[in-house]
Amino acid sequence: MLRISKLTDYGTVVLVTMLGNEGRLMSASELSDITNINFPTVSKILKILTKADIVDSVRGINGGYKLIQSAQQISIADIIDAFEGPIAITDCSSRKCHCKHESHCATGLAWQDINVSIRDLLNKITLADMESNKKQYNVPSEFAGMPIHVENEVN
Amino acid sequence: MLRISKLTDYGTVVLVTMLGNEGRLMSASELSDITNINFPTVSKILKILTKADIVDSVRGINGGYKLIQSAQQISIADIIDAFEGPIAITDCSSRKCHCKHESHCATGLAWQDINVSIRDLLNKITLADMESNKKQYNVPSEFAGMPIHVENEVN
DNA sequence: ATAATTAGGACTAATATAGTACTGATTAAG
DNA sequence: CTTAATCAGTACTATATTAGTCCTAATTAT
Repeated sequence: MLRISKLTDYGTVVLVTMLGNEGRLMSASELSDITNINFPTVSKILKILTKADIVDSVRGINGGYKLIQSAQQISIADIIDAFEGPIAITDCSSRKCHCKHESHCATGLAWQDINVSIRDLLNKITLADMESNKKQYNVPSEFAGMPIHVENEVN
Repeated sequence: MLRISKLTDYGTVVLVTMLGNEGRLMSASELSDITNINFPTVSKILKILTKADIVDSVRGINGGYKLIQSAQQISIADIIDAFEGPIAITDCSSRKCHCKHESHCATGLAWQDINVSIRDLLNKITLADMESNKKQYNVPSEFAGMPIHVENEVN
């Protein structure tokens, strides 16, 4: 299903929430309350985002987190990178793959190109777009009625 | 890492291999020999592709599989759909999500739009493109030197 | 000093994926 | 009409990944 992890998904929720409070320090517990995502998970998310230099942290009482970059500077690709490492949709889409199938691999570099295309797309979409939810990304009409795969409830 | 499963990856390898023998029936064991992917896995892949009406099967001795559609008709999106169900990068990118976070969900429909964009992209890339490996999909120069995440060897 | 907070890592449980195995149906050929 | 090769379908197991939790240490305002 070409999916991202829940942590990445929650990560965007946390970031968009922080967007509404730009400049102000927000603690993990406050963000947990607002987003309804449980505390340990929010905490984990914020640690990851800190390491990725997307948010900044301040320790101690009255500490918390705040965004370093503006909403326009943070792309979806950046966020996925932070949580899941560089986007690579197959093992062979990284350029240094030397798997045992290499000599027989019929698809060769095609996945690498596809990977770059997806990356390019995600790099153009920013947190600001996600927040405004106004920008339409070439939504083709033929998908309007496509069958939708209904996932299990998120717990 | 926004990845597809190995089965999907192998599926494209099998399909591109069949492309070189269009019209002729190829058995699972023959395809296993050519691709170097072990037999049970190739067999599984072909069953899935048959169900998805991408290949046709003939039973009995001298039986095998052949492509139903032309290489230009089979898109990467079709293949991913066959192996992993409709593309949906988050639980909430399907339109019927009613998870417990819904009322607090700060990202709303944004993932759905992103999902459609990726689907649109993958729908335009066909097996023929993958085989020729010539078509470039808007490869932006700024990714030429991007850090590459080296995966484990494929066993 | 104290209490609230982040940092970092380790751990467990749940889920998803890959790979294997088995039984049954089909069919060409002897 | 028997045999052997092949696909169909399903179930199972092992592995890998992900989610979620927990604990201890470091930091800092009061």
